[in-house]
Amino acid sequence: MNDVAMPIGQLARSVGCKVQTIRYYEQIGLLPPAARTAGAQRRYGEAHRQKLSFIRHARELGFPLPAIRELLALAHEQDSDCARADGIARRQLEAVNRRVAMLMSLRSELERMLKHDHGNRIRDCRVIATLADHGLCIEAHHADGADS
Amino acid sequence: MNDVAMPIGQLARSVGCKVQTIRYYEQIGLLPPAARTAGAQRRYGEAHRQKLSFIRHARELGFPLPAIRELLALAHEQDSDCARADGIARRQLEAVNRRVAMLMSLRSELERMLKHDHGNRIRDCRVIATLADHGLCIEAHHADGADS
DNA sequence: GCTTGAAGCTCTAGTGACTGTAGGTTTTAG
DNA sequence: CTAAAACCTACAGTCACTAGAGCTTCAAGC
Ligand SMILES: [Zn+2]
Ligand SMILES: [Zn+2]
Ligand SMILES: [Zn+2]
Ligand SMILES: [Zn+2]
Repeated sequence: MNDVAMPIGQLARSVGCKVQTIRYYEQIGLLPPAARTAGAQRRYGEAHRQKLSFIRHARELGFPLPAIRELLALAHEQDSDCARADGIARRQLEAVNRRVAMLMSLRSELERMLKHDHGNRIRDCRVIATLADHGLCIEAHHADGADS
Repeated sequence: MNDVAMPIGQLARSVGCKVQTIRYYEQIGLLPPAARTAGAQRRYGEAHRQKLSFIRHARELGFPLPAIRELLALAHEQDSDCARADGIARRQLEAVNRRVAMLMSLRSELERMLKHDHGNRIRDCRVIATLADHGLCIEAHHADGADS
């Protein structure tokens, strides 16, 4: 009786997300609508919990919702080839690789900026000077498609 | 006469951003309002170009707009101590470091997922299986504050 | 001076993936 | 039966832009 008629808050706690997130997933059609009590409150079972857990895990790995939607659909076709699922994961890996590369060069630029004595005046500050002039940068850190 | 009365499109081209971005920065008060022609078109000078270039460079390094707002204000106080500017850059570096660490562990998890034969059925696919069960993950890749 | 096409203007809405709030209703334990 | 906790819907806000509609202005050639 713990899992056959779980209210939304309990489901949220059990997968580690917010109640609103679950309602949002239902709203955008990612999670199927839950059963309702006479008073219109949602009640969930184990199937919902598994689906939501899949979604959250994929989100933690950075997959965007459209990719997750596709992965969920694929997960149900037990007998078909997994090439499409692998392709989605591979694209995600490539996106992660691009972001890592980007962030590493940002990091080294920030570290270089910060390598100066404390107690400087603003006019001698390398942080301000570097921001004002990309010519002072060494790495080509500029974003090309993937940011943050 | 190239830089004393530049229209917005030329300014955008010269710093490599969109026209709308410049109007947006003005709207949120990050960039001071431009001079206008009799017909209400914006005209920019060199001071604006430098400020915008500073903003774009900082954005490319991942600084959020509130941080950039503060850095711009600090840049004008030539004689004061640069500790605050350095602090902002250090916080940005820390944020970048957190994201890099996160993404590295996502990457290794994605690589592990993908290390299986092609031509599998979905039911044997490690990508789907791993997403369905975080127990199959090795690294603690879970987001704690900084995501994507 | 006139025409024309590029570039400009304002205003509004949309992006992704949620998160927060207001104001009301239902459930449940005591 | 009451009171608190949890739930409901609906909408606004986040971040940093980006896109579009519908209109006006500018600059160049004639
Ligand atoms: Zn400094
Ligand atoms: Zn730079
Ligand atoms: Zn596979
Ligand atoms: Zn995992």
